[in-house]
Amino acid sequence: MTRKKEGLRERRRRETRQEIRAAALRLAGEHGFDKVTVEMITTEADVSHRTFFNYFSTKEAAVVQAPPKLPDEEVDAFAALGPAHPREILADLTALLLRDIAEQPPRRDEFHATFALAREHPPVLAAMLAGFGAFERYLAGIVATRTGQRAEDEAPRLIAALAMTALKTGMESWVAEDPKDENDSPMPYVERVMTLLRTLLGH
Amino acid sequence: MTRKKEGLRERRRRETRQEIRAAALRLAGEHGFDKVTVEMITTEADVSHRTFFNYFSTKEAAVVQAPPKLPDEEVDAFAALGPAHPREILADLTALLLRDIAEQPPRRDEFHATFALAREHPPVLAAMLAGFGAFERYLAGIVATRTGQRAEDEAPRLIAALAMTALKTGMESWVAEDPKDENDSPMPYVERVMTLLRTLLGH
DNA sequence: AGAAAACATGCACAGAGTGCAAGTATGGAA
DNA sequence: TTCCATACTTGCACTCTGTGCATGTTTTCT
Repeated sequence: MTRKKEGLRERRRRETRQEIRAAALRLAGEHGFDKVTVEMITTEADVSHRTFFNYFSTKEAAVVQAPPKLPDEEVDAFAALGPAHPREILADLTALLLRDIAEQPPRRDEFHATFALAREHPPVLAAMLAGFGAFERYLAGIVATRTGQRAEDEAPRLIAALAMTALKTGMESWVAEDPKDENDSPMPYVERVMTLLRTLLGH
Repeated sequence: MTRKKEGLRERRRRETRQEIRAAALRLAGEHGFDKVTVEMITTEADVSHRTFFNYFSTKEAAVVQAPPKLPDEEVDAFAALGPAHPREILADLTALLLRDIAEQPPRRDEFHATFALAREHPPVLAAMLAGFGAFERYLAGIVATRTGQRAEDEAPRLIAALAMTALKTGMESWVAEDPKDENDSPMPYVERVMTLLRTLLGH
């Protein structure tokens, strides 16, 4: 129940990871992603070439957000609701996602930097979309668990895809907007897209 | 109106491209994508290392389908329909896509091979999703032209995303299925997903 | 305290992708 | 037909990404 005491090792690892990320984003912002070499990043972050690839499997991975891991309790609770009308499942799923966003609000500056890079550099975009894709399949698996279907079945895949569409579109609008205040959140944007989605297709 | 006489040069280029693709897919099917080097492909296709990268900017690009280019007349006709209820625009857009599929039916064997590779090799999946993403932005632009909005606005992006979701989901189901007969088409699958989408969110 | 596991690092290497320059084939014009 | 401009192919040399392996160091657990 309580978060396991984070050992020194884990903390260092998290810090190092964040330092590499920050260095990569800073340098990419200055010189452009393709002008930045891994060596420059490792120098800036003060780690070895080899350590960089211990944390990130590619250069792109260092500048894109890893898809969030949803808390197990939430996922279990969702799955326990059991079969229902697809519309209701989709609503529950998006609600779950929104709750997660509310609890772990993404950093706007990092997201903005990542999206800006993705717009200009296809490899970064590819890495980002791959992350979204992996997360979408993960969601499809969760939905399938709830409905007792297989993750490869059409309905779970479609529901997950719709939830991801709302999430992606909303996030995109969020980062495109000028920051209103300091502690703004993508939540209202995603919620608005969900509404738009309903009025678009819904009755 | 009539297709411009295809010069020898263009034909050779198309053939070479196809030969490289075929060689890449064949070798990747045999040894696995990551065990295949560009050199192996060039040897098999009988072109130089440098020529390979003249046709494909990355090794991944050689094994994924380039997003189709929609015929200008169709696109213009679509745009000329002018603003309408989003639901109607989405219906027109998917109809346009289905018509294009019907006219240029994708080769099942190649699609199957590509999807199989994408399932096992993240870089291939990333390249494929990047292609879909580019096509989706292209569609958003078309929708924006029709409605007089900007391609970055939320409604065009969302409509394009929904159309792509239907297309992707349908295609995925299609390739997953065992080939019923020789000349089967992904069309009915995509149509079924569209219906599912309507009953899922619709009235 | 000491063993075991996790981690960082350096080294060497295969392979991807690019700029450049030279050669070859094609389309078009005279 | 002849000749030129252009497009395409190729080889070469090079930078950079990403990986296997061996070694040393730090943390955790008992």
